[in-house]
Amino acid sequence: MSRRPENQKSLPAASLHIVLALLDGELHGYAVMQRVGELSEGAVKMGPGTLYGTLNRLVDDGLVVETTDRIERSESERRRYYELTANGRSVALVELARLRTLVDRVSRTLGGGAIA
Amino acid sequence: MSRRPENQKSLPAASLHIVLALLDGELHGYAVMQRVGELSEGAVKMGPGTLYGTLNRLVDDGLVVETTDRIERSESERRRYYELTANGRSVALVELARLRTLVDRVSRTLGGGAIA
DNA sequence: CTCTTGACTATCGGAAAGTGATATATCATA
DNA sequence: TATGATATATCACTTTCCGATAGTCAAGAG
Repeated sequence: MSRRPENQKSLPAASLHIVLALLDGELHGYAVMQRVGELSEGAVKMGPGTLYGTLNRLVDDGLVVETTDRIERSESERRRYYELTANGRSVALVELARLRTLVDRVSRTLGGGAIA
Repeated sequence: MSRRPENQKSLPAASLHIVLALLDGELHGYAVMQRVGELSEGAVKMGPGTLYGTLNRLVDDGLVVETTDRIERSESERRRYYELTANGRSVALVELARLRTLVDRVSRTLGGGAIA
């Protein structure tokens, strides 16, 4: 089913931010919001509409699962935790690598032009 | 008019790719398409709909201008060249820096977690 | 010359994605 | 008890994205 990494289509912005935020480990929705904010230095302010809509899409697409195995946290736990699936993780890593490549390439054209 | 960099709202994906592509210098539309593809390792395949729509939006927003001063290229030049305005360039650089920060932070949580 | 192909710009309609407002509920703190 | 942060959820609206389509021009094939 899954294409080879090179062919993998890039994720929409909000999805990308979320899977990147989840690379560190499981988080609940609200924490994802905050973490996305931190990672982007406050530039990305994801509201609940974007968050839960995108999160559900990611679950539908099989990149994220709600962790049921963590119910034992507390009796009255309102939080819903999410983590990457194996596939989600690999997608996230591919995206991260691409981002790195992109930044490197663009940066190089900036400094490089003046020297030669 | 322009907000301080820290407050600058992040650009939508297509706009981001375009301004990053233009950081190297002016390009015509078709070349932007190709360059965006290259920079993203083929992951982003921007079609004409996205390209020209977004390009016009960027012009409206004052981040990009069509370079009129380059008409002398050839009599029958169909190409339309675009370049960043001063503001567009600064926006692009802020975005680039953010992207770098994002990649660094996410990368660090990956390798860093296991050590300590 | 004509036909095709690739470079190049352009627009349209619909689909996908993103967003703020709103709602609800719990908990801590003043 | 009122305020504000935590936390989840949905709705309606707008923005963004994208493929299909269309057209022009230049170069090369036949």
